[in-house]
Amino acid sequence: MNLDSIKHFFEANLLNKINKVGTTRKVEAGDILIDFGEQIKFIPLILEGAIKVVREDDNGDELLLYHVDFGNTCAMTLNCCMESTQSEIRAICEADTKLIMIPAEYMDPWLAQYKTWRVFIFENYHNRMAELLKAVDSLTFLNLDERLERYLLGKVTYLKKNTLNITHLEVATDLNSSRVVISRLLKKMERNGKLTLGRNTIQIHS
Amino acid sequence: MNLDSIKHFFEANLLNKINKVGTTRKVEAGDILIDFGEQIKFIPLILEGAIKVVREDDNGDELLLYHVDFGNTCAMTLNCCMESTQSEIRAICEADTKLIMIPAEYMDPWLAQYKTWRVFIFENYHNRMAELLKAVDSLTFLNLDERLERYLLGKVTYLKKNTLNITHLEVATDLNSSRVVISRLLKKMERNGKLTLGRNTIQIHS
DNA sequence: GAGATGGTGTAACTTATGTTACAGCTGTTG
DNA sequence: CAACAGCTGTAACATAAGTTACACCATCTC
Repeated sequence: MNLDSIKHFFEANLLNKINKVGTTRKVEAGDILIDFGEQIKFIPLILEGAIKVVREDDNGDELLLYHVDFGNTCAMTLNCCMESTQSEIRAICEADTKLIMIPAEYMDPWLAQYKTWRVFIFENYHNRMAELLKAVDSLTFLNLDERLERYLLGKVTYLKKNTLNITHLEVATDLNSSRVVISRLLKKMERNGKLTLGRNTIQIHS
Repeated sequence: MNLDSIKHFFEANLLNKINKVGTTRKVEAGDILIDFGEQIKFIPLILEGAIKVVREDDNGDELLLYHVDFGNTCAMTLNCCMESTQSEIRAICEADTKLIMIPAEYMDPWLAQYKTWRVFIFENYHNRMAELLKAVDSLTFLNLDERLERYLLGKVTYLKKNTLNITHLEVATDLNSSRVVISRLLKKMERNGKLTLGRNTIQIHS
């Protein structure tokens, strides 16, 4: 197992243990990594790729909460590991992704033993919390056109390309809006020179 | 210092230490316990009373995020303790409140030493995260009338009284709406027999 | 008691967003 | 090629929420 990409996060001892007890897993773009109500028995640590985390209500309406990428884990799952509760979110891969799965039972003892593990876990909690706060802020203080703009810019930086292969319907779903509304706003942004629309593509001018 | 109310949370050893290094503090209703941008040097543990946590944007618009009560701490501040970052939220007392303030430097060593501390900290993270998720859900999937109803019911359970001493403007601020809109919706709820309105009071029929 | 302050009720209007409906286009499948 | 499914554009309309304006009270202060 090649842990080079994360080796500066953890002390040598811990890295060895991760290597021993962890298993790698590859997940393809579009696959669901974790779904609502699932019991989580592994801490997923992302080595490569990108994952989006979404929330859903009883009617099946969705909202994108945030993205998780390299060197991070999903703090939502951490809770589940400590307290054996069920997942409140769905995690979907947006690019081919490589993960290490660490069995949940190591979570607690490593907290006692390894300072770097504590730092890692708390940094992740902090990051996830900050992302959730950002989501709340957007929903509360921004209009849909601004949320759309942030959403697109977010995708650009996190997928590292200016041309997004995505349909208006997918955007609408992520923002919990409707396709017609999104098409309308995108068209306006195109007229303002912010982007170029094509079938299944949105090219952001940055 | 009387720690009876929290003594079943922690092992005896830890309780002693908390007693030794912690200082009690009383805060009155209406006081601001923590404000935006403040550096937090203490973990506040609530013994008695009730605190609300709000978020603000650049224009000074507010939104109530959640309430914290007995036996809990504010996970937002925990991040700050571990990483010495600044507060992203404002915490306001809603009733006279008694707290123990634990100096931030104990946060990490106690994680290594005490299982009950780890459980406490993670349960708090989990609760705060769940509250934030609930806030996101409300903002995304509910209309203002439903949010208002939940808000009022929340106040009732958490202040433990059916008659709320609150103005429409305060409600509007907490929900990041406008007074006129809230008055309108409250009137509708009164006509539907859900509550009785008075000057500075809202009596919920439960 | 006059005036000031803050809380509530309500009407009229604006705006953002959602909904419905339909047309045209592209690529796929039989 | 015909039929179909999925994507995009646009118009017309509906609704939730915000805004402005004003009247009426209650309470407090001078």
